[in-house]
Amino acid sequence: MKQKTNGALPYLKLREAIIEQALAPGMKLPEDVIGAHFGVSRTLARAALVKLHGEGLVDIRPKRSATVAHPSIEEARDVFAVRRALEQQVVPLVVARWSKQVEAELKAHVAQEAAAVAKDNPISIRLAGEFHIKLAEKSGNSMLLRYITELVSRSSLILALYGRPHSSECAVNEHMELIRALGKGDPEHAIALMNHHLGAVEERALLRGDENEQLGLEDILKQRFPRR
Amino acid sequence: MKQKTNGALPYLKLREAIIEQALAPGMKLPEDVIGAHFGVSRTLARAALVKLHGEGLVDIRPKRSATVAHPSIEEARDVFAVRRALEQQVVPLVVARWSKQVEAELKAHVAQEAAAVAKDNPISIRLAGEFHIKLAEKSGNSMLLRYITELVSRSSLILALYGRPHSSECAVNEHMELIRALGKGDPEHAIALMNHHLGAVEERALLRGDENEQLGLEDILKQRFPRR
DNA sequence: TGGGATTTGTTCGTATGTATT
DNA sequence: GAATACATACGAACAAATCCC
Repeated sequence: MKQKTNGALPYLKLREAIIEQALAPGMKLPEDVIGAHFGVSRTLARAALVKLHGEGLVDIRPKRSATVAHPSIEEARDVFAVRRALEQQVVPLVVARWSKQVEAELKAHVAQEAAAVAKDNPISIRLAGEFHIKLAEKSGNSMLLRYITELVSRSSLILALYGRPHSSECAVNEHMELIRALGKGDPEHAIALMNHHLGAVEERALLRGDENEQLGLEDILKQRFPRR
Repeated sequence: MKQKTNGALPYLKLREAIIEQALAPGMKLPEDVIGAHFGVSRTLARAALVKLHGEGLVDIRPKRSATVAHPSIEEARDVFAVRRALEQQVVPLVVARWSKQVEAELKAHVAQEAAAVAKDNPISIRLAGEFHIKLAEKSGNSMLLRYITELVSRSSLILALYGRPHSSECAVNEHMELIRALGKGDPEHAIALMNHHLGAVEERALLRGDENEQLGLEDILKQRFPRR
């Protein structure tokens, strides 16, 4: 029996599309188009947009179409600063609850990541983030899971805006190293690795090369002179 | 000139009412009642409820009335654990941006708190939380502000559910101490004070005495055997 | 600058599912 | 267990604001 009430469906699908960068920042998201696409009414399409707005993935201004969010560089730095603080909290909690099963699950996930990167599949962006979400799950703290999930989503958006293309290759190796450190039960070392990893992710996301021409002029103007 | 579009009004008012504990956890919040009360359509009432759901203040289940959220004890512990982690991050940032103006603003706020506590005004609950939000503002990190705002809201809800009545007296003194430590520019001491303060708040919230009879039987049953 | 197209905000009627008696 | 009351979900239709050319 399939679920009848698919009210949450547009929310999940939209979120996925934004994170996988199928929907570019700034793109318009009219309620009726969303609703028609997912086979639900405007009521639920709107609910999905409001919820995504709450997570910072969608901008909503009265009497205007919702758009995919367009975080500033300052916001991007703030996101990574808080990510570092929270993911540090995760490490000792995961170490304390470590098990063969957890280890196997994380390793299987990284294998998926590697496969996606090899095939140059856009879901690799999502998978790289979901590794951190899986870690947060293992912490057993529901608030850590909640906020890290949101921060990871925002990071994907930031990567779409400011990041180099194909910047997730190195992440796979760093994730494997992290698993090894966690398995050895050494929180200090694991925390250091986590910080280094997040620093690398931030660098890849923010210190882009001179490939700025990949963005249209309009996008660059918008990110430098936001219309308020 | 006052703002014309009051779409955000029900959200703000509802949030205030929940935080000040005028709306008890578990209370039903039908869309049309909300809309009628604030003079807006169900559309905006619904938007407010979805947004509050995103912040964890409201429970929404399909085809049922939204209700004021009803956090579990485990969630409560998670909230305070993350609060400690994030508010520690705030301290050095505020120290770095300290100024006479900041000091004056914070002291004025604490004065308001003291006045409300003296008059036994229910807004004292909200003011005590807003002190922490003001601190987060001064950090200059938008994500810290965002999450701490949410965590403070949830703390108020937790206090409503599990806390002793009149548990905000001591907070005023602790806030004053914190301001002094921040003004002396000693992050270490200020962090220690912050941790101690949050520990005290958590204790007041979770380690309630034997005044459980203040809650109705139904509430206690609900919090022990949630209906899912 | 202007005007048509687009899209939200709103209301109403109906249907459907849930809770209560 | 059935009937009733309740509240959301949906669709259509309309006005008002905004966008785009």
